[in-house]
Amino acid sequence: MGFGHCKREPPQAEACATLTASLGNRRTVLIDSSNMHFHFEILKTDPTGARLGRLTTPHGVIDTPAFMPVGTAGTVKGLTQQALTELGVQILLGNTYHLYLRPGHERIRQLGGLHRFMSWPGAILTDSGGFQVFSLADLRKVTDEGVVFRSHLDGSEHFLTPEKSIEIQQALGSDIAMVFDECIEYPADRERAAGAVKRTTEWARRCRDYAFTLRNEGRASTESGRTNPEASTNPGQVMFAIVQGGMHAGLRRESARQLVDLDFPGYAVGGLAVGEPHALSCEMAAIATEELPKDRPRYVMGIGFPEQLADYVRCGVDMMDCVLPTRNARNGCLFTSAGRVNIRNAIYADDPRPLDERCSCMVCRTYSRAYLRHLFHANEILASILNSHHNVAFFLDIMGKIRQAIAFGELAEFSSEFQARIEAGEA
RNA sequence: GGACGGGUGGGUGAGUGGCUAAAACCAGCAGACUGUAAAUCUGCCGCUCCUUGCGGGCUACGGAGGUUCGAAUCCUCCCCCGUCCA
Repeated sequence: MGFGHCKREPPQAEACATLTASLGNRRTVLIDSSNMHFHFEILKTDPTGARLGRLTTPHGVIDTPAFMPVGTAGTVKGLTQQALTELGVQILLGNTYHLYLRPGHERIRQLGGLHRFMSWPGAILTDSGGFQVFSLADLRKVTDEGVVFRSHLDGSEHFLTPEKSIEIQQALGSDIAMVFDECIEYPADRERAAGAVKRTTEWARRCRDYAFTLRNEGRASTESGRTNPEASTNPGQVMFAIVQGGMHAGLRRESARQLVDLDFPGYAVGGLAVGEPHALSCEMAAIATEELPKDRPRYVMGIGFPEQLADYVRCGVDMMDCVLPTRNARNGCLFTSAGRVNIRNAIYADDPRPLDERCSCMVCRTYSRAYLRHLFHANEILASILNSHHNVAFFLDIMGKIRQAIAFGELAEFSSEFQARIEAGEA
């Protein structure tokens, strides 16, 4: 199977038929015996450590390794839910902090949860607000109890704790909730990173315990026939823990072990891609996954550039998310099979060719570079829409190819071929 | 014909003697963007030379002259634009 074209198979039809023949080691794992809605199946493990899998959630199946577009405020900026479905998106992100501030998690709970609120039938993973501990550094204060944020919207103060984060995520009713963690800056010395590990483990324990408490309260009220206004809008929700540890290998191991002891249905590696070299980032991801149970999904948070995705997959990573395809799209940076294209540039003003001749997405089938450049310069809304559409399609396409490559044992070649083309810069 | 107001770099438009190759914004050119405070941010944006430096030279605030050590800024005349009066 070559990689010279950008065609995407329909999400579900992919994988199966052609793959099952070569799958000797498939097995299904019920991760949480009390939760029949969620399980993870590894279809094949590659010699590199890459895994081809299938994650079943209350809102559909996710082919892994998967890329999850980020929809912070209940929308993947620039793309309608219909477009996401047509692109084959199976899972996307939402954000606890942002949705809590606006429109408010209780409002979303009343409206039936985030899926219904935003009319998204697929799966949702909610980030806990942990990343905002890092990105809103100027607007917050961290203590062992939690984090005081000053709202970036109106300056008001809000106290986010592990418990509060879980309460919000239950109201949102995401399929996968993340523990509230402390994501630290790079570089960070050992002492600082160790502090974040300790705090993150403790917060993970509190998140887990509080989720149990809420679940039991929900059951009790259901059995007594009362309606519980606090009830989760998604009884099938599971929770993933997040490995921290900065760029310190020992701390990464320690963090992973501590979290594994707490027994989560899935694990993430956080605190990466915060300014460190890519190789170091991969090293940390690899060290963390070594410590994680093989039968649970692994998620590297906030990753990455197109050419880096396969590197993480080879570390045994099953899920990734990144703001890059949508944010960069809005800023005119488009990812193509020949490398990055800054569609603002003057050289595209008279260029009638499609953005990426190897891509078969709607944008590349329909519009010229000259038109895309015009839209961007004219500040037209359609620029964001089309650019986002292509970039997300491009990321999903890479993931599809990575999955195929694992299935056919070609992941190593895939990576090098992809790199070679990027380096050749055939724009 | 008269009275005011005004003509500033691609555009809008600050600047009323030196700190001004000239604010700011826009346009233009390029770069950045990794669990989204991002349709954002950063740099460049008269010409030219080189040893690319908070470097040199030249040109520039309608035109021509003048005052001054020094003028976009003050004076004289001229040209053009706007408003009003005849």
